Amino acid sequence: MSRKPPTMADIAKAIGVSPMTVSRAFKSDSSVSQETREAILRAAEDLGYVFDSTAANLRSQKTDFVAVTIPSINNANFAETVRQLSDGLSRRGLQILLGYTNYDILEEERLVEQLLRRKPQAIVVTGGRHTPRARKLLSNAGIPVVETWDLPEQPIGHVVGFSNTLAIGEMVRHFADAGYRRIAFIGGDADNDTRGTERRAGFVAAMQAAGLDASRLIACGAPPIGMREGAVAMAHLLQSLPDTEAAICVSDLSAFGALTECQRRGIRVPQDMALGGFGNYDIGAICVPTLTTINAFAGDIGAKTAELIGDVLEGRFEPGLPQTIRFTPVLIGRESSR
Amino acid sequence: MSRKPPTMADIAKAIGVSPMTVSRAFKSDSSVSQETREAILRAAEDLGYVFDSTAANLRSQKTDFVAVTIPSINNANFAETVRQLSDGLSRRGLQILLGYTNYDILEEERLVEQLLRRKPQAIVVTGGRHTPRARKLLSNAGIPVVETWDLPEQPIGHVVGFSNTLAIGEMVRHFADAGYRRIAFIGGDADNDTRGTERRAGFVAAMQAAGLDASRLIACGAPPIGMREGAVAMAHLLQSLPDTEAAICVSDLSAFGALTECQRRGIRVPQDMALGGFGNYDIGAICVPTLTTINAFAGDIGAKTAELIGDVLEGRFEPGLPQTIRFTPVLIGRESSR
DNA sequence: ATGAAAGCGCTAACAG
DNA sequence: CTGTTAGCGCTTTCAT
Repeated sequence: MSRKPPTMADIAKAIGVSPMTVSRAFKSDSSVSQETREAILRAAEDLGYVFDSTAANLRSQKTDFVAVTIPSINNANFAETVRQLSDGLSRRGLQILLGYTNYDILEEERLVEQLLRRKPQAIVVTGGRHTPRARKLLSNAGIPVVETWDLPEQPIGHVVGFSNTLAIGEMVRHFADAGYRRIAFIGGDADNDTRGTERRAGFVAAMQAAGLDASRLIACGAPPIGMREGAVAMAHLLQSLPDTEAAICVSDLSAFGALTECQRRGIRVPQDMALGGFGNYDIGAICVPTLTTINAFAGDIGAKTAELIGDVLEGRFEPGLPQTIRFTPVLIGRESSR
Repeated sequence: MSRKPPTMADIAKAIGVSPMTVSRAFKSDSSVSQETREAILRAAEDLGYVFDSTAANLRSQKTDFVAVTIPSINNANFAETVRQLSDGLSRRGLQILLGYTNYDILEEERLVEQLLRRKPQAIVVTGGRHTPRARKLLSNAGIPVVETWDLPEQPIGHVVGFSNTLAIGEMVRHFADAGYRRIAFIGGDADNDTRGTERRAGFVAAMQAAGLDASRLIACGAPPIGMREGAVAMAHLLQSLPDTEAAICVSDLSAFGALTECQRRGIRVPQDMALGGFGNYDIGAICVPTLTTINAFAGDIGAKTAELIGDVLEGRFEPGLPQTIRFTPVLIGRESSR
């Protein structure tokens, strides 16, 4: 058993039409008589026919794939971007081809090369830092390129992102305005964590601009930075700089971890230690106390990117005119700070 | 500018060899002289050649895709399964083609059909409940099928999962042994949440087996069930059945939400209310108090599935001999219960 | 509304 | 180690 799977030619033979008519019957728009189409679809179901995209892809030079690289799937923020992106693209008949860089631009280069071989219609990458070869591959691919989650100084093509630096600046001003002076920053010490290092740099700049000491920097190590790392960092902070009044964390996950460390030690948040996070994760809205954070619009980045790709592929923009869509992060004041 | 992209034939012409030699030069194993290969790869780089998988896929009838459906990417447990699966498969040269069913078996049917058109080498689905047509599509696809996260009564092919029913039974016994009597279950009320309903059924069965009242069932609504839903359910529970001693939740997320509701009301956990979760999420290991939970080995499901697919595709199993790999969930006792 | 011919870019199969 | 031939299963293009 298990014969060779049926092709359009087999259906054509069974019905007594040409393969071309069968092909047309599978496109919703094409001109095929009602009865012929029905007969074809019935025969297809009977024979257990499954349309072969690989052949269609080659002939039509169109895969309806959109390649996407993200640092990690195990991060609620990136996952949300991918979800919205995936939703938006599938509504336009496009399928995501997803790859993980593990926060490594060399891995990204390999991944980009591998994904481009599949001939996607467009490619979305996270971040604006790439190896020279990856940049070249992306530039020469002849398809729309979208860099997300950052505002690269020299974009390759389109951009859908926000300024991590400015976002943290808002947070620093929020804390400074509330009267906090001895403010620490947790995370952003690893070179390969580009968004983390930007946030830390933004912290330092904003603290100096406010005339405050910007030297309370606690390391978290390489990403992914989770709750555990936040707890460990808070323990270091409490030991090394016990007079600290507030800590701004590289993400809500580390902020929550820091919070748990305070709870275990009987340190009251925000009375003894105020906390700020980043990313507006679910947890920050429900934990006790809730976390002051920055909404970076992770979901909207995905939705906008899908829309942008749809517009570009369907020619609703001057081709070769790269768009930059900039989100403005919004501070969400909550119980973890006054 | 922007001429037609170069093909193997172009490289062949440039070097003065046949296209076949160029093709061989791109396979690591194939026999091509050292110098010829180097010349070919150099020319390819110069011309900006990108290998075209779509053509190779059609000709060799091999895509190196593995199709995967999960209910949602926004769930740390499924995300972990996908991560390990993706890692394991990419090590074997296979690329994941991921789709989301949104906890809907009709959506799953559509997705399976769409994914099969891409001619994957194998397909992995989450759960054992499918529409009749989806079952037929999967059975007839002629590729290995793996159902994960469940132990279906009538598997389509291979299975990598565990018994949700038995897992919750363990949890119930743990609580009963600790002396809790008035135990509630939160979640598992939505028909389309197959794993949730199994867990609730397991709760009822185990409670009855222990001679306890199994009627304290609090609804959470349709999945995804997050922290918020857990908090709301706990509020209901405290209002409707205030003498409840312990609550077992459909997942760690809802358990954490329930915990926060207790904290806001000054109800001590575990003294006034004990809590149990499911899934061994990061948060349960770090929140205060830490959560008693069940380790369902989400990551290992992914890793084992990758291994299984590798073995089957490389012919290390009798073909047509479906494997069932059963994980035994392990209870992790923590601070949220005595 | 339908058909015939050609070919997308690569590789299986065979030859040398 | 290298080349020749044919063709994977569709869809483009041009006819009718």
